[in-house]
Amino acid sequence: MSRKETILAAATALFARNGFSATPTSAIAKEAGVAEGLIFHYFKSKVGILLCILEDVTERYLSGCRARFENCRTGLDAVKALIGFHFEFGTENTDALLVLIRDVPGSFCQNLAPTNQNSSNGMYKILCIWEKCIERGRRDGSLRHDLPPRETAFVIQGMLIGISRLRLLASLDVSFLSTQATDFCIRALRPGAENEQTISK
Amino acid sequence: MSRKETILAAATALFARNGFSATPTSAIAKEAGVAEGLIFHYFKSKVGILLCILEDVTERYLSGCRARFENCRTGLDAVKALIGFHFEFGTENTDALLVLIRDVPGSFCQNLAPTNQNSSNGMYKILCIWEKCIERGRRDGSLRHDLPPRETAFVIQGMLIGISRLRLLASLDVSFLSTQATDFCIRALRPGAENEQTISK
Amino acid sequence: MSRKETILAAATALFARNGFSATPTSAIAKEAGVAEGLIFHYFKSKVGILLCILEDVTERYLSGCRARFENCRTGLDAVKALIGFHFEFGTENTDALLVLIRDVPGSFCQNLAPTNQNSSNGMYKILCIWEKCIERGRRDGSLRHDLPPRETAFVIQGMLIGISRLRLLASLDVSFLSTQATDFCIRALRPGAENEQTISK
Amino acid sequence: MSRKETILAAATALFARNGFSATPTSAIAKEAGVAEGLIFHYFKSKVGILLCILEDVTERYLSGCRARFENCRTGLDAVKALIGFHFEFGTENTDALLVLIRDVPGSFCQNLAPTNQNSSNGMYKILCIWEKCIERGRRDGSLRHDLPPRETAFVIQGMLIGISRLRLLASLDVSFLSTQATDFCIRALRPGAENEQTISK
DNA sequence: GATGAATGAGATTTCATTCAT
DNA sequence: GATGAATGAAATCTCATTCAT
Repeated sequence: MSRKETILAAATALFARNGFSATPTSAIAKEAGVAEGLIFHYFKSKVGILLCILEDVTERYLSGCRARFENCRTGLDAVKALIGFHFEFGTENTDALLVLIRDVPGSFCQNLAPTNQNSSNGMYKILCIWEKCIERGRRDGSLRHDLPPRETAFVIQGMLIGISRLRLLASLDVSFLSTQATDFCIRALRPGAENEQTISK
Repeated sequence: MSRKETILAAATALFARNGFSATPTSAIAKEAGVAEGLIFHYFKSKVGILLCILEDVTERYLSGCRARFENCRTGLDAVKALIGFHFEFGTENTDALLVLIRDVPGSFCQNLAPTNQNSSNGMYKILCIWEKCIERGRRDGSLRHDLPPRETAFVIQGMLIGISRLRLLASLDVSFLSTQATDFCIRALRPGAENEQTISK
Repeated sequence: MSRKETILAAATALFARNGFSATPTSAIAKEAGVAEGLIFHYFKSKVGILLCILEDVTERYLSGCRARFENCRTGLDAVKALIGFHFEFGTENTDALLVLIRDVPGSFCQNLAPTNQNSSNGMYKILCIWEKCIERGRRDGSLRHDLPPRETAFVIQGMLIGISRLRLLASLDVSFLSTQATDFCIRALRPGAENEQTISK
Repeated sequence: MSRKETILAAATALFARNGFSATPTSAIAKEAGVAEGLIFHYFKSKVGILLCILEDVTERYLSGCRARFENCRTGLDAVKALIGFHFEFGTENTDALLVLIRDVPGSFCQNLAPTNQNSSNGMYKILCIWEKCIERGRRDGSLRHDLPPRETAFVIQGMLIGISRLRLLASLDVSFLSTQATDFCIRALRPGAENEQTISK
């Protein structure tokens, strides 16, 4: 692992645990076992590190999602695959994912108008994949035809993010949680008695 | 509104927008229109403010949840009521809720061992209410009997938290979102063909 | 005890323990069980309290010294009486004496040019009494005739101050210490073989 | 002189003059001609500076005392040597010695329980050397055999400390003072008519 | 590339003092 | 007399960043 990667790993761990703003570069340097100056040699600034982490994780998460999405035949299959991928990815990238959840858009919405675009776009792009999922499922009949794509995508992505966030508090078994979340969604999304929802109000 | 409340309101708004660590007390003082020193007169320290916000919002959220939970006859009704309450509460307390989601346990897990208990316990207690909800629904037959209470509670709470978190990015219509989330959950939780879940794998 | 006296007592105790600069008025108010504002009602400022303590203790110490000095027939008697009085006084006024030792001239030399005079004059006046003691003893033959008044006074006063100061660290029995100090001085000051001092170098 | 030493020198001078608590770090930085931040780069905190000064001066004073003590043949010689060393040391380290006298145990007794040990132990160790001095002199007959080691050590050390402290007020000639103090002690400690002390009461 | 001393702006906190009640 | 809210200046300390080596 190169020095740059060491720094990145240290920063990811610390950002995930304490948040971006609450993590001093000195702590990163110490954790990585390098001089503080070296951080600024590789990444121009502190936000530079965050951006690097976010770009990397977003890129990998996104391409993973896209790959699963495209390899599925039905919308339902895609839903299963994407949820599965989320937890799978989260198992190996807990910290990076946490940074994504924690500090986007926190550190970006206000502070960093220009970079804002890039990063929160990551979240937005994922949302779009979910939207396409719902749409496809509605078309191919594997999902209920009365699901509003935008809002449903929102609910599912919210659920995944929220669960990952919650895992900071109570550490439940990931694989069982993954199964539960998948079943939960499938039952909610699969076609059934179409007059069901009228009950909800 | 007393000075103390003014400060609290200003802090809540700023913490929600920028995060706890990224909000200087000077900004709070300015926003509240008071001298910076007054903040420390009322709240001993900066975390003192956060703690006060968290205690307050947790207390109100929890008592709201409990009230709904107890006034419902079936587990299903309770689920509907609690989700409804979440979005209702979130409409009037967007900022406070966001602070709760954002900075617990972030600022607490490490830094504040003693206070840690109180604050993250808030989250834990909410989880417990959800757990009781599921258990009740299983008993009274209004919810599927194969739902693992703990994990299901986790999934639902995660969903609610995640959705509120996401609303920072894309501001969708809350009431429609609330309906969608409720329907989503009801479909997922209501008794149906009990062999459904076998499909998921 | 009036409120004013209560404040004075609290301040004396805290100044003695922590020093003037390191004692906040809030601590004094708390210790005295009064509102902070009351301190400024009675004493115009924080230094006002110190001045009040110093004037009081200096005045009582000085008048005590003068009384003993004048009631003695020989210089030697005066030395005994003054040392005895120092420890006697210090037993009942440990804190006040400590403040005198600790914060004069510390808080005065630089900060308080105008008040400077009064306070350090207290110390100076005590020194003068000792000087007169030596002079008298030289004249009446009860003390060695080769003692330089100024320096000897300095040595004795330094000794008394230093011992009181040291008592903060190791708390030895005061009465025994008093006896020892008195004997020590008497042996040093009493006429003896006048060629003694040549040995010292 | 390194930057660190420059800071240390500046701090020593200012602490000696104004006391620890009354000296802001900004003043130290200004006096040393460095950025205020550098102080905290080298010494973790303000007390860090004080501790560093105290350790240094205690260490040098102690080792000086020990060296003299061991190179003397009789207890009397040791007394002479130690007093001489005190004034000699005080001439070259006036400020550091003043800090030692002034702010130990002032800043330590309460505030710094853990470090307390180290620093006030310095004083204690010096006291022990004096104790050994007396004991040796009693054994070898160069000092009175009726001197209680502990209390006598206390009186002498108190004297030396007090004189150094007093020198802040009236600046007398050091070498003459040193001679006077030495003679004073010698006369008080040397064997003489052993019934002398009965006179004191 | 790599270090860590050095900076200076700014963050949190303290505190003497004032003032309305 | 008595309170304690309120202030604002200043104190301690943090931290991203630069730069000489």
